[in-house]
Amino acid sequence: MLRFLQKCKNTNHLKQTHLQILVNGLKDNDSLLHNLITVSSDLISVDYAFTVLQTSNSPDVIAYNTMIKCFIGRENNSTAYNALRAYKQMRSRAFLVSPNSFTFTFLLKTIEGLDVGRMIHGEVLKMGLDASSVFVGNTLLNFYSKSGNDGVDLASKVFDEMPERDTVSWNTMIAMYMDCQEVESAIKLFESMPKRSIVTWNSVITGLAKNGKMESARSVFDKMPEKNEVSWNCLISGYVKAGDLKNAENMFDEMPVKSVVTSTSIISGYAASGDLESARKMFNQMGIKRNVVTWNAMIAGYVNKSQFNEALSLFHFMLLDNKCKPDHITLISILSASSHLGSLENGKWISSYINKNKINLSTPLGNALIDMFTKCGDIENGKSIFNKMSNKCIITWTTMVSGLAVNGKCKEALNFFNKMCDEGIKPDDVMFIAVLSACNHGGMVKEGKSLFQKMVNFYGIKPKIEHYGCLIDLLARSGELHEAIRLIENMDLEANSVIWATMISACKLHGNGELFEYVSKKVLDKEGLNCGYLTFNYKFEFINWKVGRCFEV
DNA sequence: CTAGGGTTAG
Repeated sequence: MLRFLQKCKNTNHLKQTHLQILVNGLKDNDSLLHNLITVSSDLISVDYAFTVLQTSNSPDVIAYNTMIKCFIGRENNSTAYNALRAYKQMRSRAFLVSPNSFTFTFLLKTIEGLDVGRMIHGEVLKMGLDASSVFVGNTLLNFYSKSGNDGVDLASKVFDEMPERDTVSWNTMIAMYMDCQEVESAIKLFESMPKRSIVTWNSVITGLAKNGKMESARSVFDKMPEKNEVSWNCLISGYVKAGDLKNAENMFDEMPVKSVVTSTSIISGYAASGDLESARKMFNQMGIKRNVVTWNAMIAGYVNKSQFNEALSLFHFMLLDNKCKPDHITLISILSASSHLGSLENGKWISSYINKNKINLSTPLGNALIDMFTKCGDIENGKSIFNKMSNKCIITWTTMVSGLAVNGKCKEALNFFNKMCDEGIKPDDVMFIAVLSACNHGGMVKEGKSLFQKMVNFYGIKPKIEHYGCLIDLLARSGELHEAIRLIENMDLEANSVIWATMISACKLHGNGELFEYVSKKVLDKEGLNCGYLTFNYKFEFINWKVGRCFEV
């Protein structure tokens, strides 16, 4: 029966096997139950898996752990609640199953929010587990360290009180301090560490890079006793994120250190002279070569810098090099590049590559495909990907909305927006930029105004300058110039050059000279508002207009 | 349990 279960490929197989298990009275068999939970969660849904667990009479701690583990990494917002429900159930009088270290490790990965975390921390203490294992302590550390600034003190407290610490504990603390810009604290820990691992060094490189200290990152990299691929990748992506493609390219080119023949002869030289330490170091360096992450970092660097053709050509080089296969992250970047270039030809090639290589259509990959198809004008294929995707996230919907809008299908874009809201997904600030600009493209003033209101009053999203920009543009271009001005003067943000440019051209469009003069003067008063170029333009247009008026008189 | 790569708007 176990073998049948593990061979299940789809929902039907699984349901039949499940039925067989029930019919044969095997539903309380431990090992079958564990597997049934995992496979159900993979092939059907976590809810189904949960039902399976609940119908069992004697689930053991592994069954619960397996269940909680299935909740990890789900995008659904009720997973934390469900994981906790499973935990409560195992602790209830009817079952009274004792949790172990694994239970808390998994549980802490499904939840977020300091309050819930502290509650689980309390449970850990109650079970007396913290003293017994570094493992649980590290999981707690990791949880607090990723819970924002408020978690830092709690993490430090856990760290200080840990009866036993290992390298992982120290590494977690270092990464945490780096993430909250406490570089000094991180370095202090690094220097006082009893024993550093390669992960420690790599964390420090990444941390320094995140804090904009690339020179220090580089010198740490140079000082490392031993490096691996990750060390190189840390430094390369550090340069990439700093926008320093020159240095990133240099490191990328240097990366495959030496040919195997050269390395081997150096190693035997060291070994022959009795310097085994150097021989071992050389041996460890020998295996270093570009991996898929290296390629992805470099390709993403080009995409981030809008060097889309360079991204595509590096991708082709990667295929020619034929040493590592592109994965879904490579493809996402390349799809993004194709989308920006409007190159349907490239995009289609990637799409068929995905099908040919049976690459799993993850949510982000699906999103990237939708974006590419719609931005290249192929709405039908975009929609068909959208319909195929079982796990849509907010980005999926946003991509669809803006994809339709740039193709002039603004009404339909709004329909998608409404459909998303109907499905109970809460729109975010990015979605509102997309949907407001859809109104803008479609000249839908009434809808735009009401959406803006809804965003602020119903969803409690604080408008950013881009939201104001969309609405002001919409109002101004449709002739509601005074309302646009009123909005500019009442908003709690300083209007930027884009907004003023919008107003200037709208005033000209609608031939409103008085307002044009008023707006121009406003802009001229704010000498420091823009770069000189823009200010100069306004001045120039304003003078032109005045001259024109003089001649009219 | 700790280190490296990704998608949406403007």
